[in-house]
Amino acid sequence: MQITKLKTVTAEQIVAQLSDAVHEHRLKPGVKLREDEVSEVFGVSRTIVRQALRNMAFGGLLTIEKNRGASVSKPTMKEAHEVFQARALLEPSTARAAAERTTPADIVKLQRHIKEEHEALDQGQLGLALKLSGDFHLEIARIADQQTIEHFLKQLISRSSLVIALYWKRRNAICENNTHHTLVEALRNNDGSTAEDLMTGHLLDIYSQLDLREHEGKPVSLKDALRR
Amino acid sequence: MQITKLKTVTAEQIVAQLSDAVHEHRLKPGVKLREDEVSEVFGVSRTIVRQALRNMAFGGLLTIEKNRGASVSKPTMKEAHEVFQARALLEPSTARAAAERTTPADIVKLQRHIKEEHEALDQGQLGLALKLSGDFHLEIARIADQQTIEHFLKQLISRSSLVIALYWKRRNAICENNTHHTLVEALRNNDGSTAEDLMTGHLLDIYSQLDLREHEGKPVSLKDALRR
DNA sequence: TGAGCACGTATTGTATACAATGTAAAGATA
DNA sequence: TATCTTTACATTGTATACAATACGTGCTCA
Repeated sequence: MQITKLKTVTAEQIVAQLSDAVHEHRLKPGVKLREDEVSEVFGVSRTIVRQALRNMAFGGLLTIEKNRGASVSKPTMKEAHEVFQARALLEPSTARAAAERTTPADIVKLQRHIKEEHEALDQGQLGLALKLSGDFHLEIARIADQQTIEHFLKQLISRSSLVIALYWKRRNAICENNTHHTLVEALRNNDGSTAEDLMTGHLLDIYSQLDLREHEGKPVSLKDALRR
Repeated sequence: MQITKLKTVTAEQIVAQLSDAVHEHRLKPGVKLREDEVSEVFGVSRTIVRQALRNMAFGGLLTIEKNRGASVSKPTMKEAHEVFQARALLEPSTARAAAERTTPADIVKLQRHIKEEHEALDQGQLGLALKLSGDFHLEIARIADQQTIEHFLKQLISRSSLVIALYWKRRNAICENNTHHTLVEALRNNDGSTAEDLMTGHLLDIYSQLDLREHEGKPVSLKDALRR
């Protein structure tokens, strides 16, 4: 017999749902998340919500300021550079390692990923496509059987999503990602070198599509700007 | 130790003190940390303690099991490998970057670090020496002005400390680290290539001093072991 | 008019009470 | 005696009450 347990929502579930929302750009950088607002939405006490928010803050997705609450992080340009520099160090080697262990089952999984990604793009769901693209990268770390790096990568990809939300050059241009496709081919052939090179190029590709030039004027306040 | 209770102890302070204790091997892998025990020691409520413990768990220093509390993590051999593989990806490039930005003030700081490390060793404070050695590596990431990587490295070095506590081959043999010294020289000369190579070698050195061979017998229970 | 101040409200921070769960010791049964 | 229950206790999980802090609004005074 099935007792409907009406299980209470856990902090992890809140983290997952909020994270997805950020990844898909439904929650944009700077948006504030009040605790009792969130707790009302999920039907739990603030205690649980606070756990969830703090966990997300640790991963860099949210920023918590003392006595001022949590909001979706707004990475600076410097942070944006750092995120992609770190990815450039971690992901190519990981792709190489993955290539040496890829199984046919993995290939199926990756191709399903790509398919969903394209479907999302076709339906104009840019946010969803972006999230799926991030998951693709994570999947490669999983194939490489590197949990530690996967853990870091999860954070870096989260932040990449924020960076893209803030600094993406041409929002309307659809990024046609056949790089992911060629990467899968390299993995299928257990060709580590090619996989590594493709990943390096892929990251540079994304990086180059960001507008990370320093703006001329410093971020002065309006008042300062009007002062002569 | 300051008993004067001017300001109430914050979660961050608890994290710092407990982390130091783990780094210095005063708290060994497997040790359990009960919430009200900790809260009594620091004179705050369990609320704060729980924040601290959860933060540390996120960094990998503690492991929290649902309904069973927090204990100092016991990395498996696989995790140990992963930690040093990740460090091998991040630290050499970071050392190179650091070399290109090192200032005389940085050199002074690094040399003071080394001096303290040697003093600790001379006084037989192996744990303290180990912690200082970790701080040395972090300092290099700071010089490289890479906060993101520094953040990850902090976690990796924490876990390295646990790995060393568990898998260090010869506990009594003092590791004479003039590698740190030669590294500082490379930094002083702004010689990125050498710094990178030295760091690679240094990490391999540490790695090779770990006993990470797979044990023959599986971890069977005592009961199973005695059964014929 | 505008800057500064005071106060009320909104929001987060912390402690504590109670519920849920796990653990270990004592008792029961074969 | 060995195994399984029962039961009491220790510990963690969650909700809530209250304290501390930040924010906005209206006021005063120059």
